[in-house]
Amino acid sequence: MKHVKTRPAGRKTPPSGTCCQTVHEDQVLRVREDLPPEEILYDLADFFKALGDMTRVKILESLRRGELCVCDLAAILGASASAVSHQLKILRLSNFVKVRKAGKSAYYRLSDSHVSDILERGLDHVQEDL
Amino acid sequence: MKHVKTRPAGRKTPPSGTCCQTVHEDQVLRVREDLPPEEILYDLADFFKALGDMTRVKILESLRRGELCVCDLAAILGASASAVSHQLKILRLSNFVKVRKAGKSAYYRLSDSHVSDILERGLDHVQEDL
DNA sequence: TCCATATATGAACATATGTTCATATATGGA
DNA sequence: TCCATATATGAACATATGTTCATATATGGA
Repeated sequence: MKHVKTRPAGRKTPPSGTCCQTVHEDQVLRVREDLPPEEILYDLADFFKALGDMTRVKILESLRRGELCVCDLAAILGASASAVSHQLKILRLSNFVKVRKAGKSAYYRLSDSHVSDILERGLDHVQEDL
Repeated sequence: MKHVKTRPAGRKTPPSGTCCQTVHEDQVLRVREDLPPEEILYDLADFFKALGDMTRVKILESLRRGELCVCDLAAILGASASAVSHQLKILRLSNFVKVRKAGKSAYYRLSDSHVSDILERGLDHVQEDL
């Protein structure tokens, strides 16, 4: 995951005839005006995308319980230190986590309580439907 | 996006020597016990993944402002009705939106206020860092 | 200075994902 | 019954993404 302003997949050809005819013009215009600016929406999608991976979710949920070094995380996830390190880099660049280096180890922690809140909220949502 | 319990990308070979030696056993065990069950974490990642795409974010943000048909959405996004329909299917299967069919049109709306809340929360987070 | 260990990172590659295009399906009207 | 329009959906394909492997870098100890 490059995680630096990605472009969508799909083909390269530009969107052809966009759509149909029965468009409710008033509503379309209203929503178009009311929608947050393109860039904000881009950041929003990127924000959620960073949370949308099993490994990263596990890392974040682990860090909610306290500071941990790469080794610990690898052990907890049952993953290679390399895989964890790659994902930590993404989380670092997205400002989800911070590092503290001590000796040969690197201790990671959540950046702020905001992240923890969103995870909590997501967990509630996911669990309530069951 | 298949969005039905996906498996990670990566190679097929099983994870080799997982990690290092300086593991803080106590913490690792504690976190391991405290972590939500695997399946819940899977759902959580999937939940965020569904929100992690520009087109879907635009659709959801549009629907926060009221019910809209596929045509309207295509017009608002400047995308093809087909692309929108494909993404709406994903959102439907993930229970983010509901449909109401009337005549030849299909009117979509957010499933519940929960979704709207999460989007709001995400927006706050994304905007505050600027 | 030489080693071992903890992390970080680039390349390769198997998969996952999103859009376009071609069709199928459904509905209302003539 | 025949058509046009709105959606839905499968296949193809260009990209994006995550893991493994091979190395590079940093640090502490002998």
